[in-house]
Amino acid sequence: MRRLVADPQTSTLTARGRRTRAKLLGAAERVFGEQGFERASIVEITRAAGVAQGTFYVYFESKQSVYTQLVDTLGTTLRRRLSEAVEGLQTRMEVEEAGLEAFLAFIREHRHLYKIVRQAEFVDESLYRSYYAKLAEGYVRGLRAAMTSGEFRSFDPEAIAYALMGIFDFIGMRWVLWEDTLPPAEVRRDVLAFLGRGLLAER
Amino acid sequence: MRRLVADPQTSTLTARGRRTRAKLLGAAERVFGEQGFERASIVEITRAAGVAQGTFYVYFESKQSVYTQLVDTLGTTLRRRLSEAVEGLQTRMEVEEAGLEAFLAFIREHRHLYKIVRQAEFVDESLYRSYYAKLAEGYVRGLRAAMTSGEFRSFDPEAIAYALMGIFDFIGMRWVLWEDTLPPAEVRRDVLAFLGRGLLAER
Amino acid sequence: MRRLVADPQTSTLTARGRRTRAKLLGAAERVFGEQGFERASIVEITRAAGVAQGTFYVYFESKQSVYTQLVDTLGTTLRRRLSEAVEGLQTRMEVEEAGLEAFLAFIREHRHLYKIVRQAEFVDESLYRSYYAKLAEGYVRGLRAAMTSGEFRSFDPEAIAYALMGIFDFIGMRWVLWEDTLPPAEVRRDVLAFLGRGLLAER
Amino acid sequence: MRRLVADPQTSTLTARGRRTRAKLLGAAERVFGEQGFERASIVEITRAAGVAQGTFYVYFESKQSVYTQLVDTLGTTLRRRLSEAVEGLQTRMEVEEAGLEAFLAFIREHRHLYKIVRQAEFVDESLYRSYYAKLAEGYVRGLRAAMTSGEFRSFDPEAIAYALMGIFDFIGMRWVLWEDTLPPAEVRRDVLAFLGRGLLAER
DNA sequence: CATGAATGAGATTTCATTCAT
DNA sequence: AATGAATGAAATCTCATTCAT
Repeated sequence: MRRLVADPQTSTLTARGRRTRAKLLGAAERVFGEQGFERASIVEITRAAGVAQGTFYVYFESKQSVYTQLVDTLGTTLRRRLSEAVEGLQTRMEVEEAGLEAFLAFIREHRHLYKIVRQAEFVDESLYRSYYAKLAEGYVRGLRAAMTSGEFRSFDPEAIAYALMGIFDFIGMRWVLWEDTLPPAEVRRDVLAFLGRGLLAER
Repeated sequence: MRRLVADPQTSTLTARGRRTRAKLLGAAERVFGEQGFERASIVEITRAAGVAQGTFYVYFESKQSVYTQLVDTLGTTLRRRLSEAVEGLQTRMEVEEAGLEAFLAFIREHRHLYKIVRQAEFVDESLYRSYYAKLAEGYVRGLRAAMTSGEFRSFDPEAIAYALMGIFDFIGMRWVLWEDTLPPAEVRRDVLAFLGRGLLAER
Repeated sequence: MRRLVADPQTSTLTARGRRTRAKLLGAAERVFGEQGFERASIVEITRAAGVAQGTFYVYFESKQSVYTQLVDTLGTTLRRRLSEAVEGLQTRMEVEEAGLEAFLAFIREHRHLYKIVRQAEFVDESLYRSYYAKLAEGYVRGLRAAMTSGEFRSFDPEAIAYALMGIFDFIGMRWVLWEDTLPPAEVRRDVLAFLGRGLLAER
Repeated sequence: MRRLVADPQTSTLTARGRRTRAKLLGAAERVFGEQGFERASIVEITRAAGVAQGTFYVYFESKQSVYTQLVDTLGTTLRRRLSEAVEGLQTRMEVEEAGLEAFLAFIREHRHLYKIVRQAEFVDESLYRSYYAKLAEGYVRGLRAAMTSGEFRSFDPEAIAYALMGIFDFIGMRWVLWEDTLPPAEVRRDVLAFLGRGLLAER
């Protein structure tokens, strides 16, 4: 209510402070991922981080504030991971394939972050939209280039971007989340074949 | 004294009771849809239904209990709506097209139910999975038939079922939820073209 | 934050509820009077009232809300007490004398309410001003009448109203509050003599 | 380890320390004046002073300790100001007039200190009483002298001292605090006329 | 002398649920 | 069948104060 400053930036902290903040962020990621935003409690986060309850508020303005940072970080990391994974590839189809692999690997490592993002819909709608909007943006750029080069047919790139994100999202959910495994080879093959036939220009 | 029986079914109630129960369910749908499961409160539901707080527990065992019924009802209704929409159609592609239209129309009418379902992931994981699993089941049947008839190529039907659900889900989210409109004609056209090329057997 | 109704009015409550509400109000008066607004706690109020913590919020919206009601009630009661005490008196000087006595008697009965009112300055400035403004209003009316009738000299009635309220306030503080006694007879006599000489018209 | 000594006096400090201490006192005056004792926070005081939180406890034992010093200082300053304002005046009525002016001018300059003093009632009752008791003491001396000299009638000097303080206090509150202006000339004139007629001996 | 990280007790408020009527 | 009063656990957040550096 009578808050005067934003969350301290990493840069203004001492080494000790940086460590504590990192412990809290890690704990928050775990707890939010397991319980969802509403069910997660500050007590549990601080207990998991091994600090006193009050310490939380030295580093974060509110429960929502850490959550937002977590989602932002997650989105940024995922997008970086994706762009690293496809760097230097020649064809768009190679990009799609490598992108799918990278995405599946990423959510395997970060099962909780998957859940974290979905919860955003209920915590902060704009955060949620912007997460997907930013992903879509990169996607749209890539699709447009593939259309220009003649590799892909011509279509509304945003529609296809959301369609592709939906495919990846649900495939990840079905196998990585629910079975805790990478989808079997034939699943990946069939999904990629679907993409290829659906989007490649007739040669 | 702990409750020993499940929620009274419509069948065991008097006319008056049936009416009260229906009012409560309607109110719950609205409130859960607007606020999400955790943020919704029983007080608000009963207030919206115009009954006293205690009355809620005459009809439902717990907050979670109404919620579960709501999700179940939603899933059933959607599946019925979809199957009605495609009844009597000849080709699988006609089915996909009609299914997409029906799905989009349905979530337009039930924007809150869309949100309700997503929240299930955090309330009762098995409820959530079963919602999609049941949808997928019907899808898989249809796809298998289309493969057998030779209309569709051969692929892992479950993989493609989830891929298609993901597409529909994200397209619905992007346009119906975020823009409160049916997706523009070219979006629907391009999505369906993508499906067709991706799945139809070469003639 | 998501409050939907105001504090329930006495009129909408059952007998049991009315009793509980009264217990809470009484306890609040005692606790606020002893500790001041900030130091008083809801826990202590409910403990003093012999009810559970949550019960407080069945009857009052917030800590501030009971407090406001208390101050309002106090002001109203005091003003009624004063007007009853001077009813039917002939001269303004009789009114002043009876008013002083009634005021001193009132704060003797309600030592805590004295303290409660002062605290209002820090809780809700407008509440505080209005408490005195309403008292002053009645005072001004009386003084004007006494000037018109020729009993009192002519002066700015609001200035004198505040001056007189200041006198009463400080005399009450010095003797009733600090010594827990009515001021000695000579004090009252000298104060009234001061008033009389200061305000009466020369005959 | 508990502090064993009182707050360091100005005299025991280096020049740098004296400056820091002064900055803290000034900030405390501002913050207490705006927010009241309970709502004011050490963080805010130190932030306003531009020092770290811990620094506060180098100079003051506790929150209450600065507050007490502030009130003491305020009382002393006011009494000095008053006595300077009336120095060398011949009649008591001249003293009253000059005293009123000086008082009003003082609280105009120190609106927050006015509020600070009132809050003392809730922080440290004895501090509060002593503030007024000391003021009253000087007043009583002056009144006694005026009675002895025959300028004033004979009355209980303490009663009249508190009555006069009450007048000044309320006039100051009504105009300086609430309107942020000196009371209009007629208000001051009428108040002084009231005093004069009320207290002066018949000639 | 000064810092800023850390603490933990305590405050207000919310809400699902129970129960006597 | 319906009510509404009552509960108490739990949640978020604040803040004076301590202490190692």
